[in-house]
Amino acid sequence: MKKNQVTLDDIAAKVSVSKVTVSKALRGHPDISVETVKKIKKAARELGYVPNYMARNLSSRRSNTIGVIVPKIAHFFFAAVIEAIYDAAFEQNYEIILTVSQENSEREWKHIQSMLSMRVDGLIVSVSEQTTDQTDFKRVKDMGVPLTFMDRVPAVEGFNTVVVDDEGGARLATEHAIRVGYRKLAHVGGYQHINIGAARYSGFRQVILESGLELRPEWTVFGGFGEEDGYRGFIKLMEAPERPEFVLAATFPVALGIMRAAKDLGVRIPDDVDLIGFGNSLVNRFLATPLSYVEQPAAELGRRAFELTLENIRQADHFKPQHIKLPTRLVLCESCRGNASVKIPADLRAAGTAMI
Amino acid sequence: MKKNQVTLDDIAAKVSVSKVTVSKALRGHPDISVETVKKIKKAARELGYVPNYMARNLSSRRSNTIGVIVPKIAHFFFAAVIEAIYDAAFEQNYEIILTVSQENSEREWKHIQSMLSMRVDGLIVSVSEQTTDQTDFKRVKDMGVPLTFMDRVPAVEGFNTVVVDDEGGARLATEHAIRVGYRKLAHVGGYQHINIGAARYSGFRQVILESGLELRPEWTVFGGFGEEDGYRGFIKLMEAPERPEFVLAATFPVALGIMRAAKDLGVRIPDDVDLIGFGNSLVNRFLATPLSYVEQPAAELGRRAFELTLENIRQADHFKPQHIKLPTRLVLCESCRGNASVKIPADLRAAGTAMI
DNA sequence: GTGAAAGCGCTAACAA
DNA sequence: TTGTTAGCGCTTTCAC
Repeated sequence: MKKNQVTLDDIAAKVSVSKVTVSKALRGHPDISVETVKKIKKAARELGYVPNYMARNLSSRRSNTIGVIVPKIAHFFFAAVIEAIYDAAFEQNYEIILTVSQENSEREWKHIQSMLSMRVDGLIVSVSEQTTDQTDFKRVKDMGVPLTFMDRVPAVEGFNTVVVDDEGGARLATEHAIRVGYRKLAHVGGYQHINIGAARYSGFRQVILESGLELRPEWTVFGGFGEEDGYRGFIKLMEAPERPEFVLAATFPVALGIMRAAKDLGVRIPDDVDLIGFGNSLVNRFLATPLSYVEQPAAELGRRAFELTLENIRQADHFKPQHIKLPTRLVLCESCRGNASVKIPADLRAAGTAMI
Repeated sequence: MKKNQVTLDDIAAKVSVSKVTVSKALRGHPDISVETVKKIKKAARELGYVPNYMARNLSSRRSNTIGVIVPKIAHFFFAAVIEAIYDAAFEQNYEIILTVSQENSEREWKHIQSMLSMRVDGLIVSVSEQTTDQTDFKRVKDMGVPLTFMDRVPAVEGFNTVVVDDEGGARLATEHAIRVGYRKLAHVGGYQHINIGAARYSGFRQVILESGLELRPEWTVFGGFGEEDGYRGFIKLMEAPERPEFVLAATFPVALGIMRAAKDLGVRIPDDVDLIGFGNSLVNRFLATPLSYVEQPAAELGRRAFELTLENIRQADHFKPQHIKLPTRLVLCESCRGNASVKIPADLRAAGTAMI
């Protein structure tokens, strides 16, 4: 049973001052004398006072809270991003309201509305696979709530964005494959209506064309970002009349799916086909065949998204949308050739951003 | 810049009814006629009305929100638990406020206070490694806020608990080792002041003693629940005058640490030493040596914790603390012997609770 | 079926 | 340095 709460009035009565004095004292307002502050804080402690943020926020019209929505939590990449956001928020004394769309755009919008109703001061959004409609986000803009898209950004103007240089990353991987001597390159890509899917394919495509190689349609298959998509994609790839020598996978889960499919089909990686993916997990080095990958700076992504949103909140009126693109690099492991001297760099072995 | 919000009054003015009528209509109160409801909803949509939960909650004294605190997010077990909590909450139209202690008890208490200040209707807590003081939780009880401990529970009476049968799980694994023929059994255990650490060790210990085997101190090392702890623990184990034949690891990360240490020391698993751990990850089957493990029903843990908390909230006055213990089972993979006919069961291969 | 009055617990602006 | 007055936007009673 909810006990009746201790309020400012209770403290005020006990110390024989006014409610306002108590309010100011408790918030460290410079108005109040050191002595009264001490008395008030003592009384508050004795009474077991717990401030009521609902009341505080209602009256101050600020919540000190930032809303976050991601497609998934149980995925090392997002978990790492989220943890970084929480850390950054904690340092700044901000609260985070985290919601999960489960890759469902309806659920996404419902959660965003909830967070708006909670009067979050700002919003960090990584859109679901399904999200194609942007009118929802314009509504957020109309309410004057700062919004930052992170990693997965839709095609809308006028919002902050923090992304990884996916195109550049895909280029790095593809260029490496060509440098090592491959000519038959394939891509198991993600959804093309989402920036990360499109950018990764685009980088792949550019390098192929620049190198005068063929961009064979049967060697580029598209789907989602999950393990199943990788599994299906690879099987489709292997049905092509001629087998590719190298595959660029859209995500780490997709790469795992490819590994599973390869095993089921009796295709050896990297002996028969080389593989490079996007993103890392701390377990990578424990895999039967550690995956070569384009490194995604998950923790930095989360931190920068938070900081940018906060900046936007603080500057409010005169703030122009900013766009941050984080550089990537290629980390070569056993799933691809040409990795003889590289292996897993020592500083990545202990990388704390990914998840076990 | 935050635009001035649309309020109930604005809608009321537009439809020429009172604020109260609008409030009721929007909440589906049966008082209002179907026709007025329709008009009001239309007006609300047109004006872009977004309810203000701060105000709503302040006046209704309920927040429809449950607070959750976990030690970590970027860890497949907690990520899976959290995702299940979110799903359960979504179905019941509840919001979740998630916070992360980062295994720090100060941070834990700060977050709990925040959530109390936000006037969450209930709390789900998985304590940090550091947490030893329980007076904090008694304060929560004094406020009359229902609290459920989940997985990691401290030694306090009077709260709901939802845990996995850790002792039973450890027994299963240890009994298996003995059945297979081992006599020299070791344990790399977690903190003994935390229930999961103590219960897992206890199950191990019981079986050893019941079987008339020796419980050798140099074969039981204790530390935290992370990969590093496993690494250090195994090295310590290998320094013993006689090597054990079998190791029970306290967690999945600990088991990974053991694998890494074994590799560094040139000890082969399972040829030289057998290994069984606690908890699973979807990547397990991709590991060089898939880990045998005691299965932890992470998703069910999260769901049950939510449901129990909700029940407690709804019953309020006449609710007695409940204790739920979820059964475990042993899943045998390549990291231990006696797994010939078992392998990874088909239904676990596609298990959706763990994380890639 | 509808509405007027009162108040949730707090903060902001201004007086004293 | 302290206190008074007025809300914040909503729900709750209770009267009409």
